[in-house]
Amino acid sequence: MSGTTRALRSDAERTVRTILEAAERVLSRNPAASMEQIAEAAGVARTTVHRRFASRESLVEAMAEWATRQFAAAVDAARPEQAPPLVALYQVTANVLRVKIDWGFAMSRGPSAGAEVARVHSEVEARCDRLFQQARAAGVLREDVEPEWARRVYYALIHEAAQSRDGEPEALAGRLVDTLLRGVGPGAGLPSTPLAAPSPPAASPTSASPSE
Amino acid sequence: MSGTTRALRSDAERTVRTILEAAERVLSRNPAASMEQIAEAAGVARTTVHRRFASRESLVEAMAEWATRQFAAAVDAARPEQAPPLVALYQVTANVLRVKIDWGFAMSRGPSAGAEVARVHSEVEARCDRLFQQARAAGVLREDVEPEWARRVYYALIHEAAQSRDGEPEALAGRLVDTLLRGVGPGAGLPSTPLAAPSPPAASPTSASPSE
DNA sequence: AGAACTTGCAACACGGATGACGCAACTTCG
DNA sequence: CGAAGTTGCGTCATCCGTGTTGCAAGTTCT
Repeated sequence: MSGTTRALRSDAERTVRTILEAAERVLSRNPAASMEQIAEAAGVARTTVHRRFASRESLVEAMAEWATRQFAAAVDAARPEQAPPLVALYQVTANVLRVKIDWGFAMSRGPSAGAEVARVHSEVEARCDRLFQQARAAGVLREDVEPEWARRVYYALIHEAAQSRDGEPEALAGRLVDTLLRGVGPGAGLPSTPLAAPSPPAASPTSASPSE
Repeated sequence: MSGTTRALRSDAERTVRTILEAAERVLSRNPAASMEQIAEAAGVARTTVHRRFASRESLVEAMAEWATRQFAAAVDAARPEQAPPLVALYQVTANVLRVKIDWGFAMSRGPSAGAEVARVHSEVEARCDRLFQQARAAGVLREDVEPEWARRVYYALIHEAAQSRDGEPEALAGRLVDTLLRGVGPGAGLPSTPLAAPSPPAASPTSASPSE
């Protein structure tokens, strides 16, 4: 992807990031916003946006690609394969939430953006299913729920939690996982989920800088 | 609101409904679709659409208003105040799902469309909260979850369930309520929710014709 | 300092969507 | 049947967003 173009100058690269962030800010509020509004929000001339992104389409795809990298990094950083399912679920949730809060629009477009994006998304999906498998084996997940439905509910809850900006990602994740597993009904027999006040420093995706 | 215009002729009224349904069909797939595409899907000339709806904006608002009426009717038909919370919750869910499946786009626009729409939505929201209050009092809802969060999770699940067109609304509602209350984790102490195979003929909103 | 790069500005071309008319043919309804 | 209402079609005007280009001024990097 874009291998022929040589690296941008430092200031140009900063401009690109500024534009991407502004685009996310603007488009999340109004998906039909014009390039001009995005440029204005970025404090940049409209033509500059067009210099960096050939078309509106390529801008959106670039956003998706950038967000997807953050997404994958967030999942990686949680090391879902190397921890007990419950812990892994919480870690992944917290990390993903952190990304989703800032890149909601770019991530909500689904894998309809590009090939690479689709690949990463389906890969993460597979990992999610695997995690749920382990969770099921460990008795954390009920056996009589279809994995597909479980994943969809999980995604839906993440989407919802990301909307409410109240509270730290860790707290949101705690409430989310609790709701996912126990629902909002009376959890009769179970002890309260040990996710109420977690302290271990979760590997943060924002601190880990990927290829850049 | 548009009280000065006298009633349309029967065929014109049919045209309006046809356009609204086509618009829902088209816009749910592509929110940026043009008026022409909508007209084509409705089997109508573009100018006719413009004759009935002054602007694109008014078309969308009309859709929201129509969908909102169906929505309110669906809630009404379930009589949430006159049944045990659990039953009411199921009935409301099934009825609302039936509407949401067909009017997903028009309903997803939130109450940002018009004053009347906003009023009905907040009214329904209040009813939802009241239902949850009763459910809580009846021991069907846990005490330690914020009502706001519970409602948001409920809405999110409805949104998600409406996306998957697989199965009858009743089945979807059953699974939805089950998930809402018990989550996807092991429900240790509780007997399986009695919502697995419900038979009582739920009052259907589509059979009840509101002001028209 | 000097070459290479980047940006803002102004202007232009272009396409598509929107919205408004008038008119002839058709349908509804009294 | 006949008046009123409705629709399709062609046409026109207009606006808005997109995408491009050239040039002068500023910035980065060596």
